[in-house]
Amino acid sequence: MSSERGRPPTLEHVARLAGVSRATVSRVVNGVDSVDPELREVVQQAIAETGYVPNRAARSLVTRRTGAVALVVSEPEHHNAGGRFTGPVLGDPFFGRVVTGMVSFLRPRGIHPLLMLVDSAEARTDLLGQVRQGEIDGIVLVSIDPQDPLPELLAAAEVPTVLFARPAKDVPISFVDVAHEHGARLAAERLVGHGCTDIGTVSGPLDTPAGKDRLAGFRAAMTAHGVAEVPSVEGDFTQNGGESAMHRLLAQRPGLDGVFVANDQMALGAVAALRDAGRAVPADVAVVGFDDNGIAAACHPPLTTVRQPVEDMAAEMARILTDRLERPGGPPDAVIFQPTLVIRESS
Amino acid sequence: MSSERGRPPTLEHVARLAGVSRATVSRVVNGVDSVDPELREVVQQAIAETGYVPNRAARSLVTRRTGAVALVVSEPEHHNAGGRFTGPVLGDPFFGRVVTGMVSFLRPRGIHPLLMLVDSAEARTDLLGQVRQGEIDGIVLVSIDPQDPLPELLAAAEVPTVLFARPAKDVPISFVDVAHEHGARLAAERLVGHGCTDIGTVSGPLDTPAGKDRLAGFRAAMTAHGVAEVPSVEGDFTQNGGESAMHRLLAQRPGLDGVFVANDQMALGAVAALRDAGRAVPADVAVVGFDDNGIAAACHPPLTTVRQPVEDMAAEMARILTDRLERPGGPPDAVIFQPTLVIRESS
DNA sequence: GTGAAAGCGCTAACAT
DNA sequence: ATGTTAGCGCTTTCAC
Repeated sequence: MSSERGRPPTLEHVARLAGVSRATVSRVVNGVDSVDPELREVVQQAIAETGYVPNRAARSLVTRRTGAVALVVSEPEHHNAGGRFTGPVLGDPFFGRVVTGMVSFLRPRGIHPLLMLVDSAEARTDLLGQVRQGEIDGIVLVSIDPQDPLPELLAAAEVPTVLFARPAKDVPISFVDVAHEHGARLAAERLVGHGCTDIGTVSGPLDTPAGKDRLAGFRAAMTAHGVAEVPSVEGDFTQNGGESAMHRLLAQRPGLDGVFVANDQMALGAVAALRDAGRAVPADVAVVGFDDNGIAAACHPPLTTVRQPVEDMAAEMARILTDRLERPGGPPDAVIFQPTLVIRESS
Repeated sequence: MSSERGRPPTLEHVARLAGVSRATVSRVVNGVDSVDPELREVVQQAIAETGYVPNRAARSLVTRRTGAVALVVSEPEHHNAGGRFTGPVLGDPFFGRVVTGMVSFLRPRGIHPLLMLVDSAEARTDLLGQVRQGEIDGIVLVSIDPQDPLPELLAAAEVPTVLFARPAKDVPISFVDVAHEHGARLAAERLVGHGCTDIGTVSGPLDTPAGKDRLAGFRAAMTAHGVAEVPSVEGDFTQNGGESAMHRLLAQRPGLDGVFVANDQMALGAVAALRDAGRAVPADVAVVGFDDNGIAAACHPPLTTVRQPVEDMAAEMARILTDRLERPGGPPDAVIFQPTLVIRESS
């Protein structure tokens, strides 16, 4: 009972046991078909017997591919001393949903994502370095800031990358997104169906695709319902931002009885503002959010909201990425998911 | 302008440029001090000039270490078809805080955590396999279920592991935790300081250390304040569980004017139950939660709660782990963090 | 269809 | 203090 653990079996061991060369075992392991079925059988037997598992380091040393993909979260710097403040993406249950979705696709294929946070120019450089070094084959990118240069950098460096949400600038890069306009229409319909007659909206930042598209979709839907002018104020996707935006909207439209808030975070703030102003939700004013990000169900009143199928979207990102790693090239993919309306109590 | 990217520089290139052997360059790169300062200078120059970065695969092929650590989240199976339902850990902002903390320590050291979810016996086996194969050097483990066999398995396999929170069973394994009793005392003091005279508690599951210790600490503190008997009902750390527990507590103690709820999730449910019963928070009954998990600040009323310094704890986990990887052996570490009371509006 | 042999880039004895 | 050398485990021509 020495402390020696015994090295794991190698190709060599398997080859010897099967009475063939390493090359043949390698072929079997990698599913090359030019192997005699009988021999293949023997080899597989030997593999099972030894419990052989390929050594990744050795393999990637020669193939120059690791098979590794990274989940990179790019957030603007938090300007805090130790880098220990949890940012908007990581602080939201959204992040866990992305992870869940990715893993649901990746794990069955034996691949585990590397986790990387990028919040500075230095971190960006490091990331590119990793890629150049072949430590990472591809990237699933969650980027929150429309000014973020990372998507462009990655695209320019031809790093296989899939983005969550359409890029703010027109970068040739694959992405997955929800049909924002359609989601906004769902919200509009809920509000008018609910009987609201004085409807407004708190939009997201208009320099983001999500902000723009949700607003546009909402307006279009309201127009279709005969309301040409929809009062709107721009928010910043944060709870505080939503609260102050709601106050402004209320000042502008005291008679408001229904509001579409472009994300749940802001919707929470909006509800607070409404409460503050003495308006009950949904009795006095109905509110619909967007995202269904986890707190939507936990808050009071539970939020009626437009749900992004984040897990499915993340799984699709992983699928697209692995697909591109297998056969590179071709134009970027763009797949759009349909959101659904989740009815709770706020409208 | 061919499509060839040109291979990254190797030790060989640097060596040639510096006019030394690969071994010397290797020494410089790895910080071995038996290198002539002048030569070292020359080599570093060459490294900078070539933009050399060590190839991990090659390195770990010979060292039999990858330098990789995994963040593994072990959740009981979700019993859902596609494995695409976000579980309790991943669905909570807590997860992002753990990641933030780990990364704050790891990234400056050039290491990126691998993300692995373990929710089945099969996934457990795979994980052990990865470790045996040397794909992972160490593990930061977040395990939610007191019955989870993973901590024991890892300890038995002598895999360097650091656990978030003290293990339910007495496994010889390093961990990081909060001083639950102390936190509970903070809560008790807040409640009595607030003037509450009929105080109860919704505890966590009593088969978990956190559940037990928070209850024990709370009772001890109340005893110190002359209250020998504290009414308590056991919850399950979920929002719904907290809601029903609160209802039971209320039935048992109609005059209740203060309650310590053993985590924020349950506190949310408790507030709902209170509201349901027509009691205003904090006017009629004051409530204190535990964790400060993100929704605590966002809900209404914002929750006064005992904050776990999760980011710091996670960073410490990473520190302990890397430390053990460098010099293995020795008894398990256990480091306990002091929680703090965050006063908001619920008490 | 199968085997022999040459490396992938690095570290770690061992020499010097 | 530095260089030489022998692999780490695997894939991949190239012969057969």
